[in-house]
Amino acid sequence: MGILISLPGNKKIFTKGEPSEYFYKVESGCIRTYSDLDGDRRRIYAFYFPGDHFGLEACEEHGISAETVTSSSVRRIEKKATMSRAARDVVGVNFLLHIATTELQRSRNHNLLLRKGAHERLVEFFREIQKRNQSQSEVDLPMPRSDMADYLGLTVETVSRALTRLKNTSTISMLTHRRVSLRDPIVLN
Amino acid sequence: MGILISLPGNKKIFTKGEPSEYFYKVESGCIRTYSDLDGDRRRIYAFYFPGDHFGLEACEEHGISAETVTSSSVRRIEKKATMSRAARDVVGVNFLLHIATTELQRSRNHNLLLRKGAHERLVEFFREIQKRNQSQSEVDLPMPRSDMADYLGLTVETVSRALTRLKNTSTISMLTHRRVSLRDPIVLN
DNA sequence: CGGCCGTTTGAAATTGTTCAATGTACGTGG
DNA sequence: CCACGTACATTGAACAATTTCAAACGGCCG
Repeated sequence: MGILISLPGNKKIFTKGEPSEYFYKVESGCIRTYSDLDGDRRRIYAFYFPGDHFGLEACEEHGISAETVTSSSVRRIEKKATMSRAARDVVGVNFLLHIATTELQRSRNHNLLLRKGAHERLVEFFREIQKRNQSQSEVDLPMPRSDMADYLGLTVETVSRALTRLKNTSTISMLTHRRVSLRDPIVLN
Repeated sequence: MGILISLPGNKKIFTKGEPSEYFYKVESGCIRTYSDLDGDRRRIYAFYFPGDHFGLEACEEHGISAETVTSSSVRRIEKKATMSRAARDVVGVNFLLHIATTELQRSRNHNLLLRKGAHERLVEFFREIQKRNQSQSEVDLPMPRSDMADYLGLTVETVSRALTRLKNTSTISMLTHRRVSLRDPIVLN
């Protein structure tokens, strides 16, 4: 179902305003959705990992933009075809509704995250990635600090400082800049 | 479609964890959705006004809670029936998907709002309510300051201070505690 | 080896929070 | 109809967190 597309890192998939003819499923790599706002730095809404769907909107145009973080492959799915299939079959309805409400749930969690302190945001972010990649205590971060900052609603500096503090309190340890190990269970100082 | 239910103010409609058999359409009044988290004050996800739908989730259980702000009437709609209707008709699919993605879009806007300064949050909040009640420059606020604070990710005190500052810069004027008039176009100091 | 991008660190400035107190509106009962 | 109580709203001062601006550090590629 749908064709497979391979992309290098930092490659646009769709942009705000484009017709939303398709939505996508991540097969490998990592995708981010975002908005560029008023000269400021961009805001990242979400990261997507293998198995996740993204880009589904009822509207004729995409309201946000999406691009790869690292080199990735995505399956491109026709919205129209999927919707008419849904009109014949409860399973199809469930499929669409499930994608939409999963997205909604994630967005709500993100909302909650945005009202916490910097340290808590970081830890929750790591936990989330850890969960979604069903990995063990080691978490691999495909994105640069600036992406984390734009997702977490912080500045790069604050992210960096929060990280070093989490290291010092040995809540986490950094194997490389892109790989952390979480202490289980996490206890904030 | 669905039965009409009249409710007094501050009345629970559904609670996190309850089976999500129904979703709702606001006929009159104002509804809020929220989560109570860890002893802290609650977080409000959204306010709903006449014409809005709320409470639709793919999951079997509600992930959040909803209650009236003021006395309201809501139409209760059976999720199951609506979904099987969708499985026969593209219009039905569109209906469901539209509700879900409208909600998603609102949640994304809320995300953006949460990353701005206190004054901007207030102004955007007023603008939003103004738009959704297709009213003129006067906006009526059905909810107390604490609800605004819980929605905006601020403390009541900050909301109050931001309000008086907006008054002093004559960006807004307060007719009563529950009614503001917006200067058009809004210019932040 | 040098340059560059991403990351970290420091100090001052800003913004929002906390705690504590005062003010104000509204409904109830006398 | 007024006095009072309660819940909601505003204000102030000290405090905490995050941002900003500036600079140094580090790894990686040509």
